[in-house]
Amino acid sequence: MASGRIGDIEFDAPSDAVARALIGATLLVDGVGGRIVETEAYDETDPASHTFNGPTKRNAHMYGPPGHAYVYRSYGLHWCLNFVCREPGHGAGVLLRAIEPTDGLAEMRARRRLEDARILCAGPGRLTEALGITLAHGGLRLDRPPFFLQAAAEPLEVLAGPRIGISKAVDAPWRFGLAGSRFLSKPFPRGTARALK
DNA sequence: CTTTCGATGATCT
DNA sequence: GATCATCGAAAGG
Repeated sequence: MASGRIGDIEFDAPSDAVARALIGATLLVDGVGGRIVETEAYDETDPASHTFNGPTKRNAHMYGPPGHAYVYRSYGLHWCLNFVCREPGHGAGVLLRAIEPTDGLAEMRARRRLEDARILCAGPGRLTEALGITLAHGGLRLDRPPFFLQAAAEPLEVLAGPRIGISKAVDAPWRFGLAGSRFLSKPFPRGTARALK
């Protein structure tokens, strides 16, 4: 079984295509989550990627089968969740940066000790806290519990622009977001983003 | 609205 | 020893 298709999204593909395809998809972890509204693509050709210098202990899951999770600790404090893709060279993935909370609001508010739904999952560290993601989720497949993933029911307008929080390859337009969403980690400033059909 | 800074620890050189 | 795919609070315009 070589298909990397999960929830109607093809993960056996370049990370920028996957990052784009994930916008609007529903992601739940143990029934808690919502609609993905912001992602970023990373791969081995990319100086900002954890995989730029090849396999290491930390990034091992990025070299495993597509459609699985890669979780890492950020700044010693936060967890960040990636979806593993596959492209020539391997070591590619999509960082989940923001979700529009729809399911399990009470659970997410309790975990985040925060009422405001608008920023409950607006950031890579925030969304993992809200969904209860930790290193223990690293390497798990996305097509079975605790994960649930389903593509958007209809085409949506997506923006592409420069990524956030990196110091290398800062101009590559590998950040994707749902146009008009109020749940992004940051806006896509006019002039820096391109609308995709 | 903006910028700055501390927290905190794994990872890699 | 430096660098982080970050967050939140605080301070300044």
